[in-house]
Amino acid sequence: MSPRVTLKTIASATGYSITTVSRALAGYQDVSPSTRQLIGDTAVKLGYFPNATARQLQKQRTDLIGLILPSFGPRFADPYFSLMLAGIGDEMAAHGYDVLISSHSPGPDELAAYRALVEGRRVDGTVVIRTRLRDERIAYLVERGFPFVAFGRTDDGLAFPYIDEDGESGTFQLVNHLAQLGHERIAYIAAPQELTFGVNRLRGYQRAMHEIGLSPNGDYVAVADLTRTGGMAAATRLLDLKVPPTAIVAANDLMALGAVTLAKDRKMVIGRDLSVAGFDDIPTAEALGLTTLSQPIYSIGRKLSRMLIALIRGEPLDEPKVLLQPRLVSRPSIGPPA
Amino acid sequence: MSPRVTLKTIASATGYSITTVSRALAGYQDVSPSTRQLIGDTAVKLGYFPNATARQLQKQRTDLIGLILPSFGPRFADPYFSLMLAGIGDEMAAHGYDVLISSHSPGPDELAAYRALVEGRRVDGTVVIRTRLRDERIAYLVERGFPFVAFGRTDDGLAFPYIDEDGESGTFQLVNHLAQLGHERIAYIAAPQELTFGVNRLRGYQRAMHEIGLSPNGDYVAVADLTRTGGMAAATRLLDLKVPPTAIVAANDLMALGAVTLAKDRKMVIGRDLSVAGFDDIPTAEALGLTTLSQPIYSIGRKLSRMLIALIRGEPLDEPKVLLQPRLVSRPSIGPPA
DNA sequence: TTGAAAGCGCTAACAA
DNA sequence: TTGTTAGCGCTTTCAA
Repeated sequence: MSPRVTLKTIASATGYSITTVSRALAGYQDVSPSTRQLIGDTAVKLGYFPNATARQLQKQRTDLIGLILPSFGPRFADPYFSLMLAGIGDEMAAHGYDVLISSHSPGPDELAAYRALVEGRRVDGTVVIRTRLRDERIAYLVERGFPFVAFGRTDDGLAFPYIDEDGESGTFQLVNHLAQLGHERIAYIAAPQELTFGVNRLRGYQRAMHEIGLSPNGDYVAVADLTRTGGMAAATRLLDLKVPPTAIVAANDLMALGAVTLAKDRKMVIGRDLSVAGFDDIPTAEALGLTTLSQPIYSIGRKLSRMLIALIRGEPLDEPKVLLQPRLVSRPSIGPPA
Repeated sequence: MSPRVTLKTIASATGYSITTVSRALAGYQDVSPSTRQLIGDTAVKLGYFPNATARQLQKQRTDLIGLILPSFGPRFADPYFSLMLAGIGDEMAAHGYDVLISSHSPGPDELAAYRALVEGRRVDGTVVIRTRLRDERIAYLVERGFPFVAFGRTDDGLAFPYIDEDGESGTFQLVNHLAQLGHERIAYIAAPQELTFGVNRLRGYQRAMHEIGLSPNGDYVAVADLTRTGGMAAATRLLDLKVPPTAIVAANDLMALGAVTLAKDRKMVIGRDLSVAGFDDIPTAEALGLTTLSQPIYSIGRKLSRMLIALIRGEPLDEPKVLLQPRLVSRPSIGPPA
């Protein structure tokens, strides 16, 4: 890299002090037009760019917001995260913020990553996604009074700004829809139960089964890890039951797709021999004709960003707690039982 | 936020100077054990965390690498980017780096984003993905001598470290494979021709058609924008030809999936009425049984990161230019012509 | 073993 | 209109 051009460089080139140069470049009015002109020209000629770090140190803000994502693996790329990231990235960019991504596997390491971000003042605010019932990340952020928004609620009584979708009511609706098609043996592939949405969606299933009066068969609930592979394993167990289900609802699309793959491997025709539905409406769901509960992840990312920016600026939020209703999107993956 | 705990806080709490506190915490050996103990304990008790910005300013490095991504839209999330990001994020995290994401639409805005990152010393290095034949981003980075690696080559004679896949040879192979299955009317959905890989892959198609002796029908090449929607539009045009193709090869999986969707809409059976193949091997390709050329995007992301870290550290690269051979993965989406 | 002083590059309060 | 001084929080000579 060529030698750095700093304010000092311009100062000695023009004969003015560093302060004047700084003010001229910042467009302050208390600099004479001719000086401003000269300094501006020199800055351009020398290719001056302000050092972001120095400015951050002085201004006490980084124009960066943090996002801690789970470590992925070679074949794993949940469109859920990509869409969320796309929404956040686009909206933040529109407001002059960049996004700092830190990969960490859940666990103590993850909380440490939050601490480093917050205490080290590496970012101005952060977005927490996939909240847990008892979420130590949120407990920490609340306690520290650090600006953040979450996608999802918690179950520990903490007050904080969030957007969430009503997974219970959505799933309730979906299961009812299947029942109306004639299904009685409806199984469910649940998300890990430490995740808030995992519990909510499962509750929707259970409540629906109960209200419909279908026998609450414990065997019909399998918990899996939100991946396609996990969905395949869960579906295997469900379809191997002596009395297999005629419909499988999964807590997210990826697991539903796993069930679809497995059923196809077994030469079943989806929507006829087995009905399958998911949750999220990732792009592949449409491509594969998967019935699902649609939530506008991209827009949620944008809205979360707008909320966070307001928080950072110290503005009040007009709606600090948002609960969205997912929309049932019916596609060929479901039909009446055979 | 509670009042910041800095070195100064600890200094006055313990009675030592800021310098000594700094050295004790950094684990220097020229601090007496008892002092180090006291300072360490106090730091823990007070919840001290070093201010990242201040450290950056002093050390002249940010432990951050930059990634400028195209602005996405609501329904757009190319798994290609997610996988790349996952690979980069994971490998960088393993080496103590975080990733700064900046969203920008291609154009002057994008180059300005690079400038801001580089000249403002916001990051220690950067990764350029989806190179173009004449790539002003790369020209700029080379000229500035800023540490970077690229996924893809350029056509302007510049020397820089990269990883690329041999899209020409891969596509050549694939088209030959289709010809061996008996196809003669093979169409191609090309990527934008300012992208290096777009040109390479198209060349593979053209060379294969030529060597096989199949008539080089200009109508059989459609250019689209790498999205599923773009693929659908291109496929529409191709299938509406008086003499429609029996096979369609697309420059990426997303466009191939678009062709699949369209063909299904027209009640064609993929692999029988129409053969379709893509490039990339994104997760959905497997789920949908799409024949494709597989490139290990996640691992490439990791390897790119290792190269970049070496560059940042000033270590020599043992292999600055890597060309990978994509692997043909045959799945049910292709078959002999009807 | 410890501390004073300087400096990373910038902004801002205050003087002149 | 311009410059001096101080300081953001840290690291690093250099001297004691």
